[in-house]
Amino acid sequence: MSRASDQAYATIRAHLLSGAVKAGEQLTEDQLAQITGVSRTPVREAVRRLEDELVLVRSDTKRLFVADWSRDDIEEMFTLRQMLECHAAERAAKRLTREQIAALEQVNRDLTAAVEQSPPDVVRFLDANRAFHEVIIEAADSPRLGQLLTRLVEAPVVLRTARTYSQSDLRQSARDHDELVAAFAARDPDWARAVMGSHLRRAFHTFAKAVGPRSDGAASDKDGGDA
Amino acid sequence: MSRASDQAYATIRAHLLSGAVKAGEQLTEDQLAQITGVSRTPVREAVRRLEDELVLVRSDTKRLFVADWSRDDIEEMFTLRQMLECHAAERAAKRLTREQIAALEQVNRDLTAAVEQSPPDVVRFLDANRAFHEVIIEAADSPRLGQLLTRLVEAPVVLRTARTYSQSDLRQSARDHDELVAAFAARDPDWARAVMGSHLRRAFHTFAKAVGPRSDGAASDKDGGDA
DNA sequence: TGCGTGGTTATTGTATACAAAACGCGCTCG
DNA sequence: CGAGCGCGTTTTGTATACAATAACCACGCA
Repeated sequence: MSRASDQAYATIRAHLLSGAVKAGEQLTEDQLAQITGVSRTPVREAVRRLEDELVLVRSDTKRLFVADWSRDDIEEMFTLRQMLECHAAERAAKRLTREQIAALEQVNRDLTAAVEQSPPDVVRFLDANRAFHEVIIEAADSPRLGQLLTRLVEAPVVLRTARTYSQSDLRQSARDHDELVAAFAARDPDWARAVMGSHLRRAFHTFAKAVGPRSDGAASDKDGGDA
Repeated sequence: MSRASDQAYATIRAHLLSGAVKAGEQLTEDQLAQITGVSRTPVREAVRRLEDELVLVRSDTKRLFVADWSRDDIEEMFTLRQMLECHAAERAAKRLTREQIAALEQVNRDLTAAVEQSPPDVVRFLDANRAFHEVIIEAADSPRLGQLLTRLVEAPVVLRTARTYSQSDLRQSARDHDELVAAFAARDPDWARAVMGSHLRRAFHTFAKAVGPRSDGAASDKDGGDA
């Protein structure tokens, strides 16, 4: 995209990621313009993108806030992501070229290396993880699917990345990726879908655990409901 | 949203819907500003929304065109919509209030009336159809799901509404809705999902038939001017 | 004291002017 | 005759000024 609005987008994201502003806090376009060093026009463009990703939200009267995702929000997001990304895995299994599979292997080697460092290099892990999923989405060859997933995937990362990941979680993630590659290499769409499903569902639980360790000591999850 | 950009959005949509511009044709922001009667700023906002919906697309060098959906594009869209809207139907079946079910019945009565006119009132049909699906999405109580579906649903309508609908197609659609209401009244998520699935898949075929009488048509479309 | 009300400030929305980038055309040069 | 290049024009991108609207605060009145 355009230079300034891209920069604004990246800078605002980085700013949120840095933890400098808390969830629920108000932001103003002027503020963001100052932070990003561009005028309000491209800032508004960037803000729109972040609104689409539900990283930022507007009040009923158009005031701008950092989104505050509840556990339910996160579950919803992971449910949708699972639905779409399982579909993507299935399609990818039928379409991935040998080169793309090799690329996935390479990316996952890098991811594994990042995980096995001590301490694990979380930033590198996240980068590799994103790259991995991007290859799959690319191979799924469904532009709209890719567009929808992009929206879903980025938001929670931005909003919650301050949190810590345990090394065992990261290792399991790497193993999931290995098995996905195996499913792809076998050209088995059902296998790929299944692995992707459990991968994401586990990721949700890992994520949710960190979000709401529920200070109230009683039952961890009341309020069943949803499906 | 804001007054002017909303108006721009609606006006541009109406303009496309009117068939005044053909798929693949170039548009300029200035042009649209003139048409909508507002300045380029809100036009750009509206254009961005339409880009999100893939009604408008930009070339690699940011020039603006009316999207030209291929049959594959349409199939992709319906596949995704089916995936998401089946999920919505399932959730809605568990959540719809008696009032909402009554509303669906009312909407579908209206839809049926529109269909049974001769000639059928297609605009009224489309309105009722949209209202029907909106109630379901609302009841699914999943904001992100709603957001994603909105994007998917609107585009093909805008791009292809010039086409004619056969009365039998419309009637079948009305029957599907009736069965959906029955599934909802029975609070049967599986039934609701199944009906929604067949409803949308049939809709795809109806739609695709009009777009390209055959998928591997010999010489139907030359040079996809896409961008 | 509680609540409405008016004005003041903060914030978003829109218009316009200008800057940058891309397209197209004609011209030159091989 | 054709290919590449320069320049004017078109189109998009950005900054800034201004308008509209919402939040805030203080004040007065019951």
